[in-house]
Amino acid sequence: MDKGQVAEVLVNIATLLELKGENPFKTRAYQNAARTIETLSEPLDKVVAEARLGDIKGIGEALQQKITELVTTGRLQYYEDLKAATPPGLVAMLDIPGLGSKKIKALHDELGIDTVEKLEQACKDGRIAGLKGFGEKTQTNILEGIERRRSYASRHLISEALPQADSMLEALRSHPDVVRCSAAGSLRRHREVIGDIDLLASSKQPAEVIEYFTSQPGIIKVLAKGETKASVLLEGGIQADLRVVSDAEYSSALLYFTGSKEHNIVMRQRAIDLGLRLNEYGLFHSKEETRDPKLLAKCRTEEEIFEKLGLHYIPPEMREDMGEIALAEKGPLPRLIEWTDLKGSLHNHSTWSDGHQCPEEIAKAMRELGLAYWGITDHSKSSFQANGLDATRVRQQLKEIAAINATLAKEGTDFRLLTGTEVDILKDGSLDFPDDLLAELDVVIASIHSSFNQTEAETTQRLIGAAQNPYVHILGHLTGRLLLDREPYKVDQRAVIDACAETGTWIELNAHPKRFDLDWRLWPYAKSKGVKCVINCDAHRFEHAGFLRLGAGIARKGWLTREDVVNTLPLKALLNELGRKRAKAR
DNA sequence: GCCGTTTTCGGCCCGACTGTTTTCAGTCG
Repeated sequence: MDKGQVAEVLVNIATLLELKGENPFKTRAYQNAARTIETLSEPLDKVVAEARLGDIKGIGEALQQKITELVTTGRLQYYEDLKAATPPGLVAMLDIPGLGSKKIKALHDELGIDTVEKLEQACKDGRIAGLKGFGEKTQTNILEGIERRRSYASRHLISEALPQADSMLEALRSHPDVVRCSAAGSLRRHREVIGDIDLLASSKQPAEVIEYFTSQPGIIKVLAKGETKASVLLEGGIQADLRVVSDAEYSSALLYFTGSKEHNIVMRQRAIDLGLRLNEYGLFHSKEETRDPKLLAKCRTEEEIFEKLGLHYIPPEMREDMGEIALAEKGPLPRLIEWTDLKGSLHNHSTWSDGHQCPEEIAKAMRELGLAYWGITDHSKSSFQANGLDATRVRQQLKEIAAINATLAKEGTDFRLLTGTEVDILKDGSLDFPDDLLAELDVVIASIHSSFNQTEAETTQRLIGAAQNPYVHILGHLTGRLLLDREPYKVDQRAVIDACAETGTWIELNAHPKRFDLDWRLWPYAKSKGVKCVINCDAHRFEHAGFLRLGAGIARKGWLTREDVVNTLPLKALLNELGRKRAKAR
């Protein structure tokens, strides 16, 4: 078993233990271990073989044994026994809002309920309300929760949530009692997929702000409403939570609600280690020192809180407990890429294959956006479903683009279209076009669009082979995943990254919000190997140029700077870089 | 289940809201 699989088993064990009513700290120990294993920088089997698991913080005697069993035999008896003892329906019930392990256990013990279907029936029969600790309201809420889950997905793409959050924030900003407001949570951290929208506001009149918020248009249902916080369900099924604090508390609340949970735990622990206490209301002297905890200092901004904790500022996108706190202790963090650093996208489509506008229209629109260049890289012939081009049509397209560029030059603009292709990596690992054709193009992206069911070794070798071709500049959407839609195909991403490092091949950060592929979690590794990133829109229509902004957000999560991303270069420097790999091959 | 300058037991981040019960447990983030 690899890291990901071991981590998954550990997380599942934590869930099963929770349902069993185990000590919550025990379940957390499994969750922590899962995270640690997943983000391990070296191969897990190597660590196991060299008996170094025990050196890892958070992995003691019991977890060493279990992980070793998983890695060496591919299964774990303890896990199998737990699974056998727990009806799978109980795990599914955890997804219903308001139901946690304790209530689910009570439902199971008292009424023998072990599926969502039985739970729904019991609610309709009115059998839930009589249970100890339950009531009419709980019964109704459970029923509504089940129905709501049926009609709405519980996870949402960031591209869906951002516009909704922006309009809510705009409304809040216009309210006279709101001093400051911001998105927080996973949205502010720019996670690729979010559960809900977290908003924070400061005000002297929290109740009025809450009242105003819950009466906004576009709200289907007010789920909860108190003095300082409220939850609403928006049209489209995204939940939005607003928290209102005093302005003095705003920066600590923003820090706290931006999270992640794991990042916050480390931050709080850091405060404790310094004899302080950090919560959403501020940074205080420790409880132990004074009976009445006193504010250490008024921190008007997040920067000041980081400073008081001996840390340099950590941008929200990095707050994932991936080592950023240790980095911020040593010195200022690198200046992360800004979307305005980007000069164009190298991977895009036109009406020649499955895009919606022709190269001439695209050139006009992208020039008006203020970009410096735009790659036209239509599909190759094997992607027949996308109207892929054969060699003859590619050469026709070359002429068309040359003519467009000639006109642009005559008009005195520096904007240029770049010629190119998104060439298919075929099932046997060969490319869909011969080298001599690829050599005529400015930009060559190689991507997999077929045979997703090959073994990990086969797919990995396919991608490594493409990277070794001297005419391939970029590997496109490395894992083929479609977020919330299609799982990635099996591939050893680190092995492919290593091959890109050796061959001087760039890797795409596909900025389509369903892709964001290569995943942000892998970019620090790629960067450490010296592999360059290209943030590409994979645009099929004008509006997709906006993906540059989303892609930059993901690149920031991957700790990338302007220097790590090739399409921050001006045109001349970019063309120079594009020639580098080919020159080396000659 | 992990950890240890509080070191083999007793902690482990912590506060708001809901629904229940009537002072608090459970859930959530």
